[in-house]
Amino acid sequence: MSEDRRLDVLRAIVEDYVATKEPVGSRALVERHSLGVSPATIRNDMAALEEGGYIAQPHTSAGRVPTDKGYRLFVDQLSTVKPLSSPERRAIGTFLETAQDLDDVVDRAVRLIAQLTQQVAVVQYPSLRRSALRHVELVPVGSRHLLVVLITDTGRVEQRTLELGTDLDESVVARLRTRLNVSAAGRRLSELPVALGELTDGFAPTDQVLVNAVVAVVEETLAQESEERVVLAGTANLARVGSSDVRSIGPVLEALEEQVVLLRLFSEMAEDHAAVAVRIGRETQHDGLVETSFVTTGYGDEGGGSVARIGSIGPLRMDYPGTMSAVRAVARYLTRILAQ
Amino acid sequence: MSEDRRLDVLRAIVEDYVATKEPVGSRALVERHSLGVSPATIRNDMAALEEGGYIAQPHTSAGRVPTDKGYRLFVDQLSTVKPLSSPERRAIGTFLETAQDLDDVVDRAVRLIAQLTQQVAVVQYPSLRRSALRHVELVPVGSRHLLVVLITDTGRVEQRTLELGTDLDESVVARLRTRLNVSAAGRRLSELPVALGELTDGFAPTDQVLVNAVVAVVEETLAQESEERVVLAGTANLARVGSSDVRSIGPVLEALEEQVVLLRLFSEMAEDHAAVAVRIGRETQHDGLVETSFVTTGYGDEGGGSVARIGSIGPLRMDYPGTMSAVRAVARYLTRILAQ
DNA sequence: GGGTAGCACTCCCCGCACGGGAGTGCCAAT
DNA sequence: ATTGGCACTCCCGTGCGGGGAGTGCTACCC
Repeated sequence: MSEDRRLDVLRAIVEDYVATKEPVGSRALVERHSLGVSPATIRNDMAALEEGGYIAQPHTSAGRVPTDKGYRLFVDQLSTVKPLSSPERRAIGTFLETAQDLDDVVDRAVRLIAQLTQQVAVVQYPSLRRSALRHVELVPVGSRHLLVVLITDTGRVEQRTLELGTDLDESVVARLRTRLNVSAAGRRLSELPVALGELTDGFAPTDQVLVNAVVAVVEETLAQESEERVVLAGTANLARVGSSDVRSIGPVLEALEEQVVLLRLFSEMAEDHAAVAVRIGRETQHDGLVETSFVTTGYGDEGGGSVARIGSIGPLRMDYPGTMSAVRAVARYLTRILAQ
Repeated sequence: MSEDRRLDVLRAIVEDYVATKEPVGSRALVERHSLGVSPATIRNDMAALEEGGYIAQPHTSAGRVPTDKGYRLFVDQLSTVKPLSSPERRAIGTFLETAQDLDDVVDRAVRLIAQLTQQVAVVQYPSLRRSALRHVELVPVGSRHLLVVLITDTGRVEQRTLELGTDLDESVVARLRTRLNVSAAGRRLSELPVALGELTDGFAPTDQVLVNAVVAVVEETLAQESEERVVLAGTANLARVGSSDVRSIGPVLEALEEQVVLLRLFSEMAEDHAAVAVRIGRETQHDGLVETSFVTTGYGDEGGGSVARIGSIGPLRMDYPGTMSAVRAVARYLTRILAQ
């Protein structure tokens, strides 16, 4: 029993099952793929694959369906990259290039992936921690409130309102603004706390209150993990006919609404060495997502490290090669555009 | 045949149908409500209501179900306000008050409505057009780019990057910044174009290019209708068991992803004189939403006029009184908090 | 004239049995 | 190791029948 053919059989099963959405039997397999052997032989291979846990049958006397483990093997070893057509590439490029600002770019990118993969697309906003600070603006609001605005080099803007016990002194605010920008501009946000610590020097004791408050707000903002926003698109694709079980979309929608879940997955997948990371079924470690797979890749840094992630969520029986290349292509364009 | 009783019957049918999700028959009606007459009498009333188009039967020999017209009558004349419990009110208050910034408040408000109504919640971000400008900030980025940041009195921040043909002169930028804020601060965005028009006076001809470019960007930003963002929560509630037809959620999800549709509905409903506006079934004028109803109310201006809207979308057979009071309550708290 | 009781009728829905079909596992033969 | 043959299992679509809920109609009552 040839080991190679057994893997061919697994690949054929995955491909056929993805295409037909129905358990695939030995007869159909030899007909659709030129395997050069008889159904009976395939049945033997199937028995072995089932023994190994790569495929399973929904019930006795039904065809076979890949298991999580089967998909995993397929993704790791059996699938071949499926390049996008050049019109597709062009469309991605022009669609993203005509965007106005950061929000717009991100929004278009996520819609694009939803469109290309016909699945749910997810994008993580450029993280504050990893991007660099471009400018800090202090805006007095009334006499006792100060609006603190942080602008990063990815064009992201964060704001906080600060309530003060005493009236504002405009000149102090101006000095603080200048010094903040001198010591902060261009630095990675993760390095900032150190720079901020030395900032209080040179201010009169009475002004220290203000300075400390502002510094505290800046640090607090940076520390807030919750600011890692996630944006979705294409949730309607979950309800498309032929999607797994129509009733199973409830738990999925719930999972998607919990940003925490998605952020955890994003950050775990950032550890993967692979260019495109994949989580299949139970690998997602979340009950609502056991019948889905998640394909992500990083974007935002031409150096190779990445600022944030973007990806696509679909049924276990998704078109892995197609999804992976779509996600990757969009991420590349996105990175290029953000670099400007 | 008493006209009053006929309306009582309609109310009873709506209430029972909402509660049981099943067509309601004459027998069940007299048992559950003390109408004081026999099933046969009710049947006569039902025949009249059906004649009038307020109810219908899914098939011969089935109970009756309210039509769009029936729900409309119920909402307009038959329903009684259902006040929230005081623990509920308190929960809303504290939950919203502990929010950090505008994004956070809006996010919490929409989740709250999803939670309270067990339906999909929708909120429209405070519109740029109607809010007032608090501050304009100009931030040089490199020597040939200028970041324009607009801050409104609702705490919203809009940004645009401007690419210049010539190098920046910091002193001109500073003067422009000052003048912009003098002429713009506190004005409604809709009145701004006039104020901006006079701004170019007093700048050297060589600087006019810069000034005009900045003014153009500000005006363009304000003109962009697309900036009326919409945020959703509770989409998973669509898939809850007992929701209309599970297969019908596809079109609904599609409709919800098209912000245009929601924005149109929001703006149409803003014209309604009623405190809480309701669109039932086909009244939404959108195919994907024919089996849903949309309940909205304004928020954001204590004067009574409103800056934006917030609402809830659910099945035709929703708990209208409950939904209406939940939406209204959240909108009130939201308005109060934004006023600070 | 409105309300009521009785009754025949309609239609849904559920359980059940049945048969066709797809696919398997195994065995003996090559 | 591969293959053809064959018995077996199980799903699924279909047709059938009975129970039940609900209606519309008619005759009757106050």
